[in-house]
Amino acid sequence: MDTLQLIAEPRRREILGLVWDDEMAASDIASRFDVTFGAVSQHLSVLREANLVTVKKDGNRRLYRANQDALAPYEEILKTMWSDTLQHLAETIENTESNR
Amino acid sequence: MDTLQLIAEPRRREILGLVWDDEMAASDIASRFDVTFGAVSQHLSVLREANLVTVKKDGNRRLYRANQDALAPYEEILKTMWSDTLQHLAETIENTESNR
DNA sequence: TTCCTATTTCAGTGACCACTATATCACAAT
DNA sequence: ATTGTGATATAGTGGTCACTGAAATAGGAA
Repeated sequence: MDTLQLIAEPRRREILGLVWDDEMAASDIASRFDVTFGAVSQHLSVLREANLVTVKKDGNRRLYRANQDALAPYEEILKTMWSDTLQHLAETIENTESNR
Repeated sequence: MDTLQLIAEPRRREILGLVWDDEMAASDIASRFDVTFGAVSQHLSVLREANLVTVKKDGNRRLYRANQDALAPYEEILKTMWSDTLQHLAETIENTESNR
């Protein structure tokens, strides 16, 4: 799989969004999603092997961070998608509010 | 499927490359690939429904062309990938030549 | 009409891949 | 040591999707 296909996967896109600016432990990343820890760990290993994230050991934990250099060509698209997602969420909430 | 996932698919990426600058009939597009006409036609219908290509009737034939407006955010990435593919081909040929 | 070509559509198949559950590994703390 | 916690690895499953083969549609030419 090439980089574009890897980051096109919605879950991986979201993970990259979480670790774009700040490093995060695998467990903290996993807690944001509605799937098992293992599923997230697999995504992380895919991203790791593609060199799209970097890992730092911290005792027991692994701290992940986006490899912004490797992702530079895709940065604009990713950011657009992340803000679109936020906007979607915002609209959903707005609609929920107004339907009460 | 969102746009990014749609264009991440290698075959669709190649198809978009063919019809980026020039319009092409479905049969001419299909003849460039090693799959059945039907397979290519399905990809075209996916791209059509996502509004990533435009179609023009010409008698019997359908002339396809990339919708550059809709694809603008992805143009840079696509072009990079197309030239990478060409470069790969060039290198392959080069190696083949020198190994004779 | 009938025939031919261009294209779409659709049922069926196989492969891939995201996920679950479980086993295993590694570090930390008691 | 042993218990707990964070994480990776692996076998198995289900769903999705690109593809094939074949039928259906549509236009052009005889």
